[in-house]
Order: sequence, then structure tokens, then C-alpha cells
Amino acid sequence: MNGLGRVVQRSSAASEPEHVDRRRRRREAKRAKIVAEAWGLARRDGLAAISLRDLADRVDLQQPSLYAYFDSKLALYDAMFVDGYRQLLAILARHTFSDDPREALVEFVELIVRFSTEDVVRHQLLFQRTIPGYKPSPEGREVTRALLAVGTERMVAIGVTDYDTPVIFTAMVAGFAHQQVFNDPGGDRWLRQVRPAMEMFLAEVDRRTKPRKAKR
Amino acid sequence: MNGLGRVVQRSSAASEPEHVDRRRRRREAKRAKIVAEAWGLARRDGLAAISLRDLADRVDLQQPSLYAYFDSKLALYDAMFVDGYRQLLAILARHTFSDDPREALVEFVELIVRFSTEDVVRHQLLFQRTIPGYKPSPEGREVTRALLAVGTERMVAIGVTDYDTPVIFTAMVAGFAHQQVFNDPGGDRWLRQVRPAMEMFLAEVDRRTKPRKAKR
DNA sequence: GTCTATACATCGATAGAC
DNA sequence: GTCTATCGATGTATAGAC
Repeated sequence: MNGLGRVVQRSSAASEPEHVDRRRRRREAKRAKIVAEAWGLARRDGLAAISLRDLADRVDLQQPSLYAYFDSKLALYDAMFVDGYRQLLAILARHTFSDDPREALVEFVELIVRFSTEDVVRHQLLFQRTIPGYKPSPEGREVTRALLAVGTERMVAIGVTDYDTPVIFTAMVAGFAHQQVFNDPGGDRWLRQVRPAMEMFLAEVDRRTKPRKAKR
Repeated sequence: MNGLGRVVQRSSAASEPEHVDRRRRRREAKRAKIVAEAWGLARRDGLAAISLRDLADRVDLQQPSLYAYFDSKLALYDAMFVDGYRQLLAILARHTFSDDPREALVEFVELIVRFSTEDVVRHQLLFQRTIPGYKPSPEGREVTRALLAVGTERMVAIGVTDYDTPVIFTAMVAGFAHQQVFNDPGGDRWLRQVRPAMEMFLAEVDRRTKPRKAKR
């Protein structure tokens, strides 16, 4: 029963022999390689300007052979979308947040802004709807839900339980990331204001969660 | 000397006869028509998916004839960019702002968020860098400066004179517009939070501009 | 200015052989 | 799975008639 969990995750037919699993792994590795090279092309030429022929060259395939891995160009974008969110989720999972939930909130926002500035086209694909016709697949919606869950966790940790306050919070996160990426790429003009802005936000949370003149 | 200002604005040769002016006006009208139809196509197919042949059909031209009006597709995008900013500037110019500068600030942000939600692709072109290779022309930079000037005016009116506070403000404006457009299109989930968020922001401005416990 | 005609490179995508 | 060959559509651009 070793490694059962991993097998169960995707097997379409039950109890396939060993070599099928190996083949599937090779295929997944190649898929990952294609996605990685697609990011490189996107950074060079722009997200919407990825050429499947250029991409095929980079992974030593002919252009039509890419269709053995992705049903369409939009499916490639979807794979990149999922990959990008997994990168962010991995960063958040690796990070050791402060015990102080307020400090942890600042760290959370700074991590996201930094993540966005690291790669403009990744930010575009993940947080803007820039590709005509692209809608995230169920797998894509799953990773966005996972990010939302992390954010919700941060909200709960500072005592926010209402519906409206997270609306303001998400707007601020999106705004700082956006401005930093597009109006000061490579700089830290907005990143530096994340902490004071979050202190402002936390003061508002205090007002909302403790309407009486409590000691704390 | 009637209408001199308007003539001076663009005339390349001095003292041209009447019919030249009329011709120029017809040309500008056709250019505007092309841009308007381009917006329609962008809304239907996506901003990056505008086809010059489709566009030519819509304005009763053959595709090569478009080059009599725009040097390239990027020049068309630039004309749309300028047109979009002029629309926003016109809305702001038409609006009668409250005498209370704090109320006026809320109105300003709400106008921008509403403007963004009215037209997603317009929001994309104006506020996101989504077209590979497109850089705003000098005329494009002029209209963005004009919008910045209106925002700066609002900042000064509430007593903000430092460098950092507008950084936070612009992030909030961008964030609310972005979230409303992409996470609740057609709704008002973020729009409704503009006022409370601005009250939070104004409380912070108070703290910053009156560090002593002064009456005003 | 607008047309017809044409050209070229590039693109996503498909068919069918192996 | 990978290939070759090919399709239709696209953006871009030019030539030359009217």
C-alpha cells in the first residue's frame, strides 16, 4: 500500500502495472518543462505573444507535437495559471509567520506584493484577466480557492469575522501589488507603504471589532 | 481671430483655406468612428483579439485603407488609450464635486471605480499593461498626467502634502477598481466599501497631518 | 483617400503516416 | 508520441489605378 495516496490521486484505471506509472511520470515531467519554457517566452515577448513554434523549439519538439500535451493554447495558459498559483502557495507554505497575527498580516501582504514584482507576466496571468477567451479550469479555480483560504485564515487571526472588512483588505492587497508592479517595477515605493497601510487597516479593524472603550 | 485657439492646436501649415479645415474635420470624424468601432470589437472578442479586417468592415473600408488613419495596430491602440482617458477626464470635469473636500474625495474614487466597471476592456487598456509592445505615445502620457493632476488636486484639498500618503491612496483606488471589475463584475461589492475605506484613509490622514492634539 | 490586388511571415490547429 | 504536410486566418505592408 506504499504511495497509495499519490496513485489514487490521478489513476484512471485501477491497478496499472509499474511501467505505466513510469510513463505517466515522464509525461508530467515533459509537461512541466514545457510550462517552464513558456514562462521564459512570456517574459521575453509578452504573455499574449507566446508562439507555439518558438515554444516547441525550446523543448525539442515540432509545433504540432505540443498538442499531445495540451489540447489548445488556452490549455497551456491554464497550466501556467495553475503553476503560478502553486508557486505562490508554496512560498506561503514555506514561510514561517510571526506569532503576532498583526505582524503576520503585514508579512502576508508583503509576500504577495514581492511575489507579484518578481515576475510581471506571472502577475498578469494570475491576477488580471488578460487572455481573451481564457477561463480558469476546475483545477485553476481550486488553486485560487486555496489562496483565498490562506487570506481568510489571516483575517480570522486578527479577529475579523464580518463580510465587509475582507472586501477592503483584498482591495488593498490587489492595489499595492498592482501599483508596485506597473508604476514602480524593480523599486519598492509601494512595498514600503504596505506596513503603514496595514497599520491603518488594523486600527480600523480595532474600531470595528471593539466598538466599546475596552482596555485591550 | 475666432476659433484661433482650436486652429493653432494642430495646423501644420499656416493660414490654410477653409476647405482644408473641413477636410481635416472629416478625417478626424472618421478616425473617431474607427476608434469607436474598435471599442465595440474589443468588447466582443477581447482587447488583444481585434482584427483589422473586421474593423475595416465595420467602418466600410478595406483593410489597407485603415493605414490612411493609423500607422500600425499599436497606433490604433494608442488612439483608443487616449480616447479612454479623455472619457474619464470628461466625466471628472462634468462632475460637480462637493464643497467638503472629504466628501469630494469619496466621490472621486467612486467615479473612477464606476468608470472602470462600465467597460472591462477599457479598464484593461487604460490601467493594465496588457498589449505586448505597446507604450503610450507622448499624447498618451499627456492624458495620464492630466488624470494624475486631478488626483493630486484631491490630495491637496484634504491637506496631504507629503510623498508617502498618496502612494497609499493610489494603491487603494487601483485596488478597488480592480477588484470590482474582475471579482464582482456588474455588482457593487467593492464599490459599496469605497466610502468606509476612504473614511479609514481620512482618519489616517488626520493622524499624519495633526500629530499634536490640536483642535484643528 | 480609397480602392483592388497581392505579397509575406506568422499564427493556432488538424490530418494522417509511422 | 512524434513527425511532415497543410489549412485557414491573421497582421503587416506595398504597388498602382482612380
